[in-house]
Amino acid sequence: MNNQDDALELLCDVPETHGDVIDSVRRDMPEEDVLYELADLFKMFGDSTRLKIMSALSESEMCVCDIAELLGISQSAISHQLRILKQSKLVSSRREGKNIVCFLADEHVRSIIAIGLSHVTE
Amino acid sequence: MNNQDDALELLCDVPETHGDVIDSVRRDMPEEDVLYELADLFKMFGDSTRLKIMSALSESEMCVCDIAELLGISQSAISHQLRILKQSKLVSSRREGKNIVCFLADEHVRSIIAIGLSHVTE
DNA sequence: GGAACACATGAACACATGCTCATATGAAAG
DNA sequence: CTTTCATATGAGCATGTGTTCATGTGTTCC
Repeated sequence: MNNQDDALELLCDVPETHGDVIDSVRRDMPEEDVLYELADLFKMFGDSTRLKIMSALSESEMCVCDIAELLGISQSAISHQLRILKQSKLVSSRREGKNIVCFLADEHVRSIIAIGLSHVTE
Repeated sequence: MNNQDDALELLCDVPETHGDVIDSVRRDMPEEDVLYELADLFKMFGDSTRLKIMSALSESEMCVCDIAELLGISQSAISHQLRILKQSKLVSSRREGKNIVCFLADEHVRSIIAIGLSHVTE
């Protein structure tokens, strides 16, 4: 197919053409549906407002107005993002008197944030 | 501050008002700059094209045209996304004859994808 | 040097996304 | 039952983002 392949075959004893590599990777990769789901999951962590909310809820459950005050973001904006996080099953809430107390609905949230943090903070 | 707090204090021996919870969470949360960085990191994994590229490169280094063929996405689109991934230091590349061979530049990429996968696939 | 291939890049466009503002809902207190 | 506090929601808007199309750059091979 091209010289690189020939060189590789001789050099590394890897008798694969480009087509073979493609086929091999295709077999080993996750299903496309799974990757779309996965992208949607990471999308939740890719917005700073949502990430801040989840990061805060990692420390303690909190009602909506406290989240808004803590983060210095309007109540409406928080509410909109909480709606999305609930739809994704990452956050849940319960009513407690006048307040809606929010909390993480999934233990994975903490570990995903943690592994990301370990990367960012070197 | 309100009745819930009083109930909590009596019930759980947690003498915290809403304000105290906010202060406590604020102390324990990561710095805001870090959270913005972290959101930017997750943003890279939040687009299906970029995620597919990284997932493919998790299996094997590949040249641009093979990535495009594997994923069934135009060479131009792949190239644009690769540019972004390189800027974020998640992917690197070297020239090899006519081809540009791309590979993961960061071991964290695999672990981030893996932990996300473990969540998506239950 | 020129043709052919591999990749990069810029402009344009369509679409998604997150916020604000105004308003609705819903529980609780008087 | 009306007011008040806490939260939700819809419309509108501004901005961001990803793709395509056309073209530029760089490398190999003749």
